[in-house]
Amino acid sequence: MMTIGKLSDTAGVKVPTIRYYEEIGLMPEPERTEGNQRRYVRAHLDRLNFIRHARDLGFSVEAIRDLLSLQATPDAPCHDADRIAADNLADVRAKIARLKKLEAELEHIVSECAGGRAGECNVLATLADHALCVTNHGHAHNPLDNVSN
Amino acid sequence: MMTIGKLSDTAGVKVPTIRYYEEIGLMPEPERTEGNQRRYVRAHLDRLNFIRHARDLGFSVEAIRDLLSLQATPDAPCHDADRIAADNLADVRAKIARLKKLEAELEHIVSECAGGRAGECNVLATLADHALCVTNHGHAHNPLDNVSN
DNA sequence: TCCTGAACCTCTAGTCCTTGGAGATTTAGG
DNA sequence: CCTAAATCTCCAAGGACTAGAGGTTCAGGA
Ligand SMILES: [Zn+2]
Ligand SMILES: [Zn+2]
Ligand SMILES: [Zn+2]
Ligand SMILES: [Zn+2]
Repeated sequence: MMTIGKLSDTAGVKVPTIRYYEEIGLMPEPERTEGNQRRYVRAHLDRLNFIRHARDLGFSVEAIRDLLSLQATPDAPCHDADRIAADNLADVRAKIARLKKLEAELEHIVSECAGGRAGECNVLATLADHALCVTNHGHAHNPLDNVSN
Repeated sequence: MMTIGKLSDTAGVKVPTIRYYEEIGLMPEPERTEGNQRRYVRAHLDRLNFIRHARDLGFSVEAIRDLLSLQATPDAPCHDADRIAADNLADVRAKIARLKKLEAELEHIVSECAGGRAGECNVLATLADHALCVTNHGHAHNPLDNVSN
């Protein structure tokens, strides 16, 4: 029998977060003492470790919800779990791709500036005008510039 | 003179977002018509483009706030702008590093599973036990496991 | 000049995933 | 039995938007 504090320390998940997981249904409602305090057993710890590990690996709460229900039916085929993981991998790769573009662009921006007056700063100049960018990072957009005044 | 809708289309920033930027002080309060509608001029568009471009490049709103005030004083030295950009670059690199670890780990997890029953799924098994991981991705944590029951 | 429908206004609340605090109660140890 | 630590519930914030409800204003055409 564990208090929420012990569970928190053991799993490395903050106490309010555990209560939050219970609220959104990721963690089951545990037994309570007569004084209404939560008491956890080993199975709760395992589940919480699973959740935290999956979160650390970038899975969304919704994905984890699905993974947990798959875990609960060991005889079902695991295609779904594999697909969820593959989707997450694809997400991670997409994020890396985007961040690499940013990295390249920021390297360029930073290296271009010799460090003079703000009025001639290439950092500021490039931020003011995407045309000075060397890559098509992020959500590009071409306005038609029919703007007077 | 532009309406907020025209500004929105031209800059590629949603109307509520423009109002939000005004609320948090990133965009100045524009002139209003007699009927209380916002009317923007060219300077507003330039500023909004700057903001959106910086956001696309990963700068935080706070960083942009600083960059904008630097832009307003062209005679000041630009060290601060350069440092803000360098910090952002460091942030982006840190994110990439973390995501690459996740990518490696997810590749491993996904490749390990032959696709059988959920009870033997390596995706689920690895999520349940970080010891099966090949890298030290994310926020590792070693519990002392003095847990009974 | 009037009408209409699109665009605008303010205000509130929701998103996602936690995290922190206030004030009241329970627990465990001495 | 007393006290200090931990727990309880409820509410709010964080970052950066986004979406609606309900009401008003604008611009183009008949
Ligand atoms: Zn500079
Ligand atoms: Zn750019
Ligand atoms: Zn599998
Ligand atoms: Zn792991």
